[in-house]
Amino acid sequence: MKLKPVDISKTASASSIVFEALRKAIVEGDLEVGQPLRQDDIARMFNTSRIPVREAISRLEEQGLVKTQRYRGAVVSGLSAEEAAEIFDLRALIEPEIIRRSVPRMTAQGLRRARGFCEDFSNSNDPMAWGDLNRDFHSELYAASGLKYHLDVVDNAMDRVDRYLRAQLVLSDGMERANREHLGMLEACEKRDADLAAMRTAEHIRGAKDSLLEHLNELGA
Amino acid sequence: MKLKPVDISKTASASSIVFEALRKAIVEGDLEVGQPLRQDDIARMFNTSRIPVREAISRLEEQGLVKTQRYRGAVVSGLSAEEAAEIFDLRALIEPEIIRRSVPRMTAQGLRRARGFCEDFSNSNDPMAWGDLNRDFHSELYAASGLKYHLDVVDNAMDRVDRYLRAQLVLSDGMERANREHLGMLEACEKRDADLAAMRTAEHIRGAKDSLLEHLNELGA
DNA sequence: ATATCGCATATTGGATCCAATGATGAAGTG
DNA sequence: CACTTCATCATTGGATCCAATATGCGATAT
Repeated sequence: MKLKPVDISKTASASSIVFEALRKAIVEGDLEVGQPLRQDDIARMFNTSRIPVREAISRLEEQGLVKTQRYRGAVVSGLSAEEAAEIFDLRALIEPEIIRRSVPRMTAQGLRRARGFCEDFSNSNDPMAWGDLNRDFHSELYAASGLKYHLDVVDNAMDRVDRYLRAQLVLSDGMERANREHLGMLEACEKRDADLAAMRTAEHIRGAKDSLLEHLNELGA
Repeated sequence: MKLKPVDISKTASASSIVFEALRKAIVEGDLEVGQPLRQDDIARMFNTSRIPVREAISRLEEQGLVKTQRYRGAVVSGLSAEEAAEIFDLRALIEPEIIRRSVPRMTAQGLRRARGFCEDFSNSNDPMAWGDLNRDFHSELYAASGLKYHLDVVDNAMDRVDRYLRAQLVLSDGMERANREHLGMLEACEKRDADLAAMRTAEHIRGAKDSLLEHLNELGA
């Protein structure tokens, strides 16, 4: 007989399930910035005790997604415009380097997958899906680099600004522009021009940052 | 009456005390790579129950300092030479940018403090102190940038390679060379030449990486 | 009327207890 | 003698319970 091997030791514990669920809810903006996370409520929602919830919350804090004060609990942490801008700057520094190292190692399959995400992204009418497809596209282009630590750092950076990213995509020409720039990145990868891909990635991220800051200023003013 | 205000809500909880102690012990190499962390033992050492220990361990895992397997506990996680090299590459990408943005904002006091760390570093005969002074020096030069998120990322990267850094300093000409390069960085900052400071920082980090890999290959061969 | 104090309640941090799982080793079987 | 089996123990994951602290509201004094 032949069985598909599954590492059963990696089955999720209660605390990691709670962690992932909370992380997703925070990143995608389902939980408002500043909203307190009540351990009891969350424990009831997941039918567990507060212990796994507390472990999940301490992990979220380590990721910077919540802030806790002793005996006062945790709240979803937000970002000022300056902090968001700083994170975009870091992305604009790292991601071009990742893609540069990724291009020579990309396979035809990988490029096809990336093109698929890109097309899904441009065809989708569901604003909720845009954020995911955007990240899938970026991740696919970066994956071949094999730079695990860089990818971890970028993932956390994306998590932190994810809600701003989504906001930016629904703004005016956000979608259209993102799609155009994605095609440019993809084209450079397909031509195996690593430097061009890096440059376009940098411009893509800086462009998103500028457009975001502009709109935030409008709202603030 | 006049009292010095102290924010008592920030007094450390048991779990954060345990977390910091374990983090320091792992980073500085007091705990061997692969060594299991027994919750009971640690709890006894700190005179607490296992609950704070478990929260500390889950935070360490989120930082990548330990790996846990369900029902099998946590072990101190190590790095292959490739992984260490990747982290040095990331540092070589980020830290020059930090120092470039820091230089124009450095104060005379900050530069004096940096020079102090640099001198302490070169005068110290205690290999245990070198790692700390090295980090103090770097941190001081970066602090004026105000780039909090970048600094977080770099701090984690330094934590991950700290034991390699220490190993590299005690090697052959590690100390002498680090000291020479530190003086070069400092000089560039004092001249307010941000680009030069960035370039020297990049070279410093790449040099440390190369020297480290060379010695690791020697040992491995 | 307002400010302050004090008590009741909500919530978190930590301790203790129980259940589930992995490791170990001794006994049995071919 | 090797190999399996199974019972025991060590260790972790989670639940429940208790203590410490914050918060909110009402009584009281000025």
